[in-house]
Amino acid sequence: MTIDDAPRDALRGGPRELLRWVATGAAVSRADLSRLSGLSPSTVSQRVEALISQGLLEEAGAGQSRGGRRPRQLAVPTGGAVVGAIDLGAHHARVGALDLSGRVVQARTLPVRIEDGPEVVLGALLNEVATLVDGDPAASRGGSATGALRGVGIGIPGPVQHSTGRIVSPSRMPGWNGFDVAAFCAGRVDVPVIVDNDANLMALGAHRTAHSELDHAVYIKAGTGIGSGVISSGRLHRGAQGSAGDISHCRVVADPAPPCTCGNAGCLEAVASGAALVTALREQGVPVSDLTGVIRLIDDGDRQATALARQAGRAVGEILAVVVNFFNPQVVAIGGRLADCEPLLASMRATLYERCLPLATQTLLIERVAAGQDLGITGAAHLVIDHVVAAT
Amino acid sequence: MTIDDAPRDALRGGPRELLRWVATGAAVSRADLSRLSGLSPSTVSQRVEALISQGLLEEAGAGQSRGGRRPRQLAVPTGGAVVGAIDLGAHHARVGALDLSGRVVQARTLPVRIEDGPEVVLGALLNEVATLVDGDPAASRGGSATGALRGVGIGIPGPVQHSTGRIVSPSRMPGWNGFDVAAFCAGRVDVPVIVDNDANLMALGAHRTAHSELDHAVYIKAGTGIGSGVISSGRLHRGAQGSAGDISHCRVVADPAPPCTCGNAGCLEAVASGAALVTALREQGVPVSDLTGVIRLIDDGDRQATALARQAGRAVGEILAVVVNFFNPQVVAIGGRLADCEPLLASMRATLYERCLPLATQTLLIERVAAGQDLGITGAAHLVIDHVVAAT
DNA sequence: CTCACTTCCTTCGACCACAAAACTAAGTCA
DNA sequence: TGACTTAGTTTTGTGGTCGAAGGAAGTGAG
Repeated sequence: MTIDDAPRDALRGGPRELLRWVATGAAVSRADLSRLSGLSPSTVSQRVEALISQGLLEEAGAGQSRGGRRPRQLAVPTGGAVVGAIDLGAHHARVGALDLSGRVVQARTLPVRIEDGPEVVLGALLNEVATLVDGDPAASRGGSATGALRGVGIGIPGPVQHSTGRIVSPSRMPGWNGFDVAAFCAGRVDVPVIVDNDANLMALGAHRTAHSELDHAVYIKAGTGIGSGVISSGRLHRGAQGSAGDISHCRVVADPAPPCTCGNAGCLEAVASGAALVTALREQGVPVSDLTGVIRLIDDGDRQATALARQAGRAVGEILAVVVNFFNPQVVAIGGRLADCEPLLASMRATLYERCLPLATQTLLIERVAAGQDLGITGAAHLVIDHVVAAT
Repeated sequence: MTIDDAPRDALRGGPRELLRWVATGAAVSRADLSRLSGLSPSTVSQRVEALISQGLLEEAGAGQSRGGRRPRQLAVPTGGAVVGAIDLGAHHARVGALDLSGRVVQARTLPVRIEDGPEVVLGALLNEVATLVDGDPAASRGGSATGALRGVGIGIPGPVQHSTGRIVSPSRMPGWNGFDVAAFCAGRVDVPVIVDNDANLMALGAHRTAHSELDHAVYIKAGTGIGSGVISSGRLHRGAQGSAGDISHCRVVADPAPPCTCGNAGCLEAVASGAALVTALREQGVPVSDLTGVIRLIDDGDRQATALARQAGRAVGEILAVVVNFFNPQVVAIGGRLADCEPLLASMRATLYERCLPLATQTLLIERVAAGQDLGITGAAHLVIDHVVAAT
């Protein structure tokens, strides 16, 4: 199944935006929507009716009067798990069932062995999605169209051609190169499947959740690997090949320059990723087994680990400085498991302020993304919802 | 005068695009426009009529039959110099009068002393624009609305807030900080004045001229200073503060790191700009007076100059590699006076291929922009034309 | 030369999205 | 109780677009 790019009308008054305003609580009534969207009350009424008839919206009693007739409250059918989402990581996958507002209804984290290959991994995860969606009492309750699965969104920790759903030369996923995720999944579920890069999904999730009013944003995902997602003019920027945001192999100054899995040395990923921190600590004789251990050491104030985290932060900041000068976003936010690592964040910030054009950092927000663990599946759900609403 | 951002409908079938198709020769008849735009013939007819009645388009006799009725050819009123443009540089300004197709009717290069301040410099250039526009015989010929000046576009070699037309903390333009170019010009001419950064204008000009079918593009302007312009989804990306593309103060590895006018050391501008090359050569005892001299030395194969050019190319490539990984454009093109410098271009290319994700460079075009000298005023004219057509 | 066919372009009727205005509904407050 | 306020619907109108039909102007085969 081929999914075309995010439609243009996603902005300014389209059905998607109405839905989102209700979902986020920005609007509660038709009158609110009319004020927010600038559309006339009649048009809003009409659209709302259409959305209700498709089960994408519902009425929820009367609200508080503001001096006149009480508004008839609107709500996105909640509790009904209708979107499946998979956020695949290097060692774990976050799997979730979400409702039409993009809220997580059920979710769990599963261990994953990427090296088992796409069929095995994705097969198991799709099963888990089905279980989660079915397991939601609200969904099985009605049995109506409202509670039915509408689509599945999948995030992949590597380069993905979003338009076709195919994976292209992933450096950390042996055996997955060229695999057509969308086609594989289309054979297992009879709803649209949308595939994208994990950092893109985190970016979309974070943007929709926290920064939907900002036009230009950059989100860094720093976990086992390191990547980023870009929002330009309110839309996900995927670039020519769909590889936009892939800064993992940008070179940074590091002495000595550690070798990278890509064959080069001094890549950002080889200096600042979770995997790199683990490797570096081990080489210094510190017995850590995984990223969790590294983070614990840093939190405990371990000297070696902290120094490495600082170096990682500087490396990220160095690359990000170029990105900020070039792209001039309103916000740079960092997510992933390393986002909670204070020394890293602090030196990233310092480097950014030191190396960027004052004009570019003048009003720039540098943040940690909130609610990290579910942003990937949230973004995936948003992609699916956008697609579903567009298809009506 | 405040000019709002480039309207969204610039793409896909808007009047602007019809006009552009005719201007570029992609379409010659209404039937062509219908095929290209996907609009129905009736709609095209209607729009074309509107454009003709505004003098933005005209009929130009009958074309060749393709087996049936001959098309009634369309053309943008040519020869009528109706848009003024100023591309201000560090030492010179390119001033032009262009027609509605964006073609240069008259243009000349004037020496400029930035340090005389904005009133003096802009006043003189505006006078020159008036002379050039009036001096066009076709314009004075008719005296009709068709030949009247419709607007002026101005490019500034420093950060500009496009929306207000105000200059913000330019590093190379003492005395211009905070100057409101648009307001100043509005007092001198009674047509819309649009102000933007010079690199943005070059980017727009180059994109419209050579790459209009590409969605994502990056254009480097390497002259006395160094900057870039970004096209995202077919539109100029200006970023949050309008400073997008300003890569001049990104740090690059250089030993020794030369000091920059901004107070830091090792900035791209301090290594790879024309001004930097002049300074560096002088410090090595080579008696060059300006950039022209440097370019001559490089063309002559001077060892020191060539080495510096290579270093500059590597520096540009280094920054550009991050940009390409991050933004994943379809094309990177270099313009400005240093673009013709082979050693620079070659080492930039090499660095780019070495440091970028293979996926990102796989289909990436790396080019020299064509017709360099007039791209700035061309871009300025396009901005004006877009604004004029939108305002109808 | 005639007639079928092609291409180009316009006219006309229909539709759709949206808006403005009028109206109903349901509340507040003096 | 009546004036006023807010919410939402219905009605009607308008502008943009399309499709079908048709007129205009050509080509080419018989």
